[in-house]
Amino acid sequence: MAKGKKDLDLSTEEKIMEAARKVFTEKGYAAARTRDIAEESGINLALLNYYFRSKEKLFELVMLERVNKLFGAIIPILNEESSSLEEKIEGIAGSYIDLLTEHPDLPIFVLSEIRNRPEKFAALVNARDRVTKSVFMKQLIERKLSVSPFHILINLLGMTVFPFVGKPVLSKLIGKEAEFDELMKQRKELIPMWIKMMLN
Amino acid sequence: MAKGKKDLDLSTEEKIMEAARKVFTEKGYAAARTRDIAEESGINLALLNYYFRSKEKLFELVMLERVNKLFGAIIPILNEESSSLEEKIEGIAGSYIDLLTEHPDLPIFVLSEIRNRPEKFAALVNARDRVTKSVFMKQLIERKLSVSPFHILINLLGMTVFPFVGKPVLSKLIGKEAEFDELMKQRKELIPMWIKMMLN
DNA sequence: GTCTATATTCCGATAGAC
DNA sequence: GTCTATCGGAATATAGAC
Repeated sequence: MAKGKKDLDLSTEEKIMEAARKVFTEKGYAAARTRDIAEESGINLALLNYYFRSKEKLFELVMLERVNKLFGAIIPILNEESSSLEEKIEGIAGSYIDLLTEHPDLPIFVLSEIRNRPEKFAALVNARDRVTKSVFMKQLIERKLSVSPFHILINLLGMTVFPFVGKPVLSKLIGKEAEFDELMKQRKELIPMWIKMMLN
Repeated sequence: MAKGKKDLDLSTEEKIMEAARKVFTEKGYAAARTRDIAEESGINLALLNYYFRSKEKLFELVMLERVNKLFGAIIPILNEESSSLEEKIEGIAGSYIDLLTEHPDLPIFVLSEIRNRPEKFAALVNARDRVTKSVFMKQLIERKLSVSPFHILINLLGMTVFPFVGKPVLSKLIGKEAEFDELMKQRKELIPMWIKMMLN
């Protein structure tokens, strides 16, 4: 079974899903073995196929969950009708940093699996219109910036998400894990401040 | 020689390395098959082992190259003695955007392989002192910022590198490939401008 | 539903002819 | 040095007893 978590009241199916989330996210699809998942969940290898039919099908379920988790943290904020542009920026930076502090390897997992099989998973994140036609983008356009609104979106995501993508390298530069987390906590207020400077 | 080029005068060993660079970088170590590499290089599978002994050894050579390419573009600039802080910022943004426009999947490849096997590859990028004690960091500290200099470094790298890490998703939002490249070209001048704003 | 044992496929590596 | 053919192990998936 998993690390801190208990498997006390989980159904067998849930135990397998829980283990699959962990193993796939840590190692990626290709390097993950169904035996790892079976062992991690404390059940037998045959049961994995009994419940999920194949490694591929199990992975698709996990991937769908992870994509929704990663993009579900931002899309609703982008489309809020009543909040200001500044409030949205604060909301995105804050909720993303909270989410990624808890799940640091979420972005690199999702992005690298999409890169590995774009034909299969790029459609999952078919957020084209939900982003480009979002309230957030409309509000950015209203500001009559001298640059494309995409630059602002890229900067917001880059400053927020990149430190977690680069964490395996950056945390070595910075020193202790706790210091990394402290810096990220500071960024919840700093990033909105910096982005607002770019709006003038 | 890269994509457009032909393999005309390449030695067998170079043809295999060339194919290995391509296949490993595109699919990652675990998903790459030595048969893919052999086919891509137009030679036989046995020759791969004849020249490189194993998949693992071949991968180590490729990984070393890629890490040096990725970090070699920034470390020397960080340690220039004679250039100003502003010039270093322009140099890093400019040379990184040029490099990554040509090799967009370099960062996600390197970062995800380091994450997969930190015990093996984290040492490769043992740039701790070369970064934290760099001229660039000293120059940042001299500015007496109200925030940690690491924030500035993270912002510079985040705004520069993240768009390429997120390219599989971002390019779908933006539209055509050419528009993505045009935005990146603009960022060579925009990023230094934004970073300089953060120094005040 | 759950297990053990086994079938099947795939892949890295090698033997041996040329 | 280069090839064809094959070995041997590893990993996914299934059969069948309980």
